[in-house]
Amino acid sequence: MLPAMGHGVDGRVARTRLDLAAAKSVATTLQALATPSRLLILGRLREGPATVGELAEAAQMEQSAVSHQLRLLRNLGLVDGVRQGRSIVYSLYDNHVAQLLDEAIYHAEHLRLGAPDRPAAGE
Amino acid sequence: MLPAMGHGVDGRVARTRLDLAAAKSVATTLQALATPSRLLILGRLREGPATVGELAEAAQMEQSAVSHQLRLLRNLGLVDGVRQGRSIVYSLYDNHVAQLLDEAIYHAEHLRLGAPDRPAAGE
DNA sequence: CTAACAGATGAAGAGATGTTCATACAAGAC
DNA sequence: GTCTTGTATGAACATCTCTTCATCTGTTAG
Repeated sequence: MLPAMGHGVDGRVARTRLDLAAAKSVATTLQALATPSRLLILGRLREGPATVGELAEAAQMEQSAVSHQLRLLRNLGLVDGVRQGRSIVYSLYDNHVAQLLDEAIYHAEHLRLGAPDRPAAGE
Repeated sequence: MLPAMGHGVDGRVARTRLDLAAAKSVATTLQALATPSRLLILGRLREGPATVGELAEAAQMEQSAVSHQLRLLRNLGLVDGVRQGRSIVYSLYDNHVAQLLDEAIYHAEHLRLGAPDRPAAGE
C-alpha cells in the first residue's frame, strides 16, 4: 500500500520519468503559483472575474504591481483579460487553472502541518 | 457551466478566500516544486527511495547542489532521509507529496498546450 | 477638443534564489 | 589509528524576481 508510481486525481498515471525539458516546463508553470501576490490574485479570480482595480484591492497591492503579475499569468496562459469599457476584466483561463489552484492549496496546507519551516530550534 | 467556486479532486471545496497568511504558506510549499532541479529530484523519488548519489545522477547535478536542495525539501517536510551505512536514503515524505507532484505535472503540462511562453514573436 | 479614469509598460533597485567551491562531518575498510 | 566513500554545510557569486516610480496608451465624459 505504498504507490511509488504516481496516480492522478482520476486514474491517470504519471509513469514517464520527468526529463529536463518537462521539468523546466512544469517548473515554469508552478512558479506562477509560487508567490503570495499571484496566489492572492488567482484566489480572487477563483471566485469570479474581476477588473485590475478589484484585484489590486483584493490582493492589497498597487495597480502597477498587479498589472505586472497579470502579464506574467497571461503569458503563461493562466488568465485572460477582456476589455469592458475603461476596465479590463480578468478571469481564470479554464478549469485546469482552477483545479490546479485548488489542489495546490489543499495539499500545500496539509503538508504544512508537519513542516517546521524553520531549520532547527533545538539548542 | 463556469464553476467559479473551486472544487477539489474528490469533492472538497475551497470556499474561504485565501488570506495573506495562507497565501504565503501555500507559496512557500509550491516554490519547492517550482524549480527544474527539485522537480527532477522529486520525480526520481516518486519512483522510489534513493541515495543522494543516485539523485545527483538522476538529476544530472553535483552532489553538493543536490544536498542543498534536499535540505530545503526536508525543511518543508516534503522528503525524509534516513542513514543506511555510509549513504543516506531519501524518500517522499508521504502521499500528499506524491499526489501534489502528479497533479502539478498533469495540470502544468496541459496548461502549457495553450501557453506561448514567450511574449511576442511578431515583427 | 481636453480632462479624468483604467491599465500597461520600461527602468531601476532591493532582495531572494541556485549553483559552485572548499571544507567539514560521519561511517565503513584496512 | 589512517584512508576512502558519502553527505552536509558555509561562503561567495551570478542571476533572477518582485516591487516601485514615472510615463504612456486607450476609453469615456464634458
